[in-house]
Amino acid sequence: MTYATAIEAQLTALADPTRRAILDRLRDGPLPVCDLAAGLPVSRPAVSQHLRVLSDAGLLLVTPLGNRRLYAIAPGGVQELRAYLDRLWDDALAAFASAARQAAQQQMPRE
Amino acid sequence: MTYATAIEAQLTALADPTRRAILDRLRDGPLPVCDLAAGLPVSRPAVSQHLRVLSDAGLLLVTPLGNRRLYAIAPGGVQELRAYLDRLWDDALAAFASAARQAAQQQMPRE
DNA sequence: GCTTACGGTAAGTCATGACTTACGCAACTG
DNA sequence: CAGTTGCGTAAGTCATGACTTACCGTAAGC
Repeated sequence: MTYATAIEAQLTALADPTRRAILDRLRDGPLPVCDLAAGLPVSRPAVSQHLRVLSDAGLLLVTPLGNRRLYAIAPGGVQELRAYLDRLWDDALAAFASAARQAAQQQMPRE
Repeated sequence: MTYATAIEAQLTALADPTRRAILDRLRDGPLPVCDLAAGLPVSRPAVSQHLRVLSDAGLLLVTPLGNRRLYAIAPGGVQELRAYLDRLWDDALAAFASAARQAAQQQMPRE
């Protein structure tokens, strides 16, 4: 329901295969719910619920258009997630390099 | 259990707050399970299970060291995930630009 | 006005997964 | 060779979330 961070909401949203399928179908542009559900193996209400989760995570934009609602991937939605992964990546590399340096020193204490 | 793609396994692994806490504690370098569990609000077996999930997702490296097992963030583990997000990001931007262009054309068909 | 498409919400079912305690096994330590 | 430490696994409980059908608004078309 409510998540501690935006990162958590986005990761949880992306972890579901149906929701990733929805995003995949939106890669080419906005779609209404009926078109979205037509290409998915689940019912339309299920798609609505997934769209809710994706919207709450900031990954989708909704634009009401007459009778329908167009859903589109939010540009910038995954920015925070990318930044999180980049930091994790950097720290992991630094820690790995540090551990390797330390291991090398223990193997040959002096040059 | 078994996931369709490595992306799915990594996203599922990262979606859990306890597992992200484990990764956070490994940012500075490798740790054995007992040290890892000492700073977390869950039992040690729970930590072991989370470590299994993270390892299966390719996010951790294990190096047996005598009696203990050192866990470390796998350098390169999040590479696929970063690539996935980058593609999603690029496609979303392209679709957004395309939609904006189309909307502008409909608003003012000729210059 | 009435009817039909579109889509969100309610309520209920069922599977999954996060956690616990209890146990088993390997490796240091006296 | 005991006893202890470190850690994985088994078994069971409980909450969550993904899905279904049924229902209710709202906008378009006759």
